[in-house]
Amino acid sequence: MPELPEVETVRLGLAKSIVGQVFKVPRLLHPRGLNPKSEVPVAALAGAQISSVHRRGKFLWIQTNEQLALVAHLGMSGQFRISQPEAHIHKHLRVLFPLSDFHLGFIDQRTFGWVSVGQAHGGQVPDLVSHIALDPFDPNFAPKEVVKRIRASNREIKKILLDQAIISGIGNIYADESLWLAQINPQTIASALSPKKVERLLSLATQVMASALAVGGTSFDELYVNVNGESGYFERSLNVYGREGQPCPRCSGPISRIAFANRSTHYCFSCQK
DNA sequence: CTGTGGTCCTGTATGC
DNA sequence: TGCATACAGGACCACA
Repeated sequence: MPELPEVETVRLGLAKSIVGQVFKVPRLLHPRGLNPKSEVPVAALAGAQISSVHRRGKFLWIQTNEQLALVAHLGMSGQFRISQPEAHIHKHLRVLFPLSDFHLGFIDQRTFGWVSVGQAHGGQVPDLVSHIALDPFDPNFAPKEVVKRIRASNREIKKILLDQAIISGIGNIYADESLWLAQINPQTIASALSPKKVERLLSLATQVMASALAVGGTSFDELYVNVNGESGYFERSLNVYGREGQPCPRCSGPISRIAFANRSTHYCFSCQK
């Protein structure tokens, strides 16, 4: 499941390989590959040259010098992959973007991901991303402000970490990992946490995502790989996620898994109070 | 402002 | 072995 470190790994790979390339005529191979909110068909990209690749939270966008941007969300299983034109067509290829020198493919087994094409002036955030809060890697991220917003809520802390309108980029894996590192129970009401604790939680969330980014993200299977098809290695560093029943690396108590916030939540009952 | 539940989807794992 | 069901879940929406 791509979260900030995985999406950033993809962004870095794209930035390295596709800047300067010019779009030929893209082909939509599956209707669900295109966000219904897309302002224009993918074919409108033809002739546009790629100037930069951006990310906010889990959203990506490829800026062109034609005031058009290709926005994308990877959902559960979306991938951007570089390939040679003669390569075989991937089973789950949803949108094909032939570029000047090679092909860029949007592949997505579970089709929760999408791409979209819309007007975007360089340096501006596309409409589809404008409601998303800054992520902790953004130079303008203001921890004090976010701490304030978090503590103003009576919702459980994990739900807030997953709320992309408050802080973006964190998904189920890194929410569980951050809360374990901070020794906070996922169901703690946010307003009951001290400013210091919340500040520390944000700092740990940032750190764990940076560590994951450094090794290319977390891959459980073939559903998350980088633009060259390679896996990340952070899975081996996870402390609680996917480790139900195993001993807590800190206190040796068993890791619990509960259904919460519409997904599974992993935590240590003994040392996350 | 909240929370809840439904929706999209397919491959894998489990249960009988 | 084979079929049915559960599960994985990010974002968004309708509705209370």
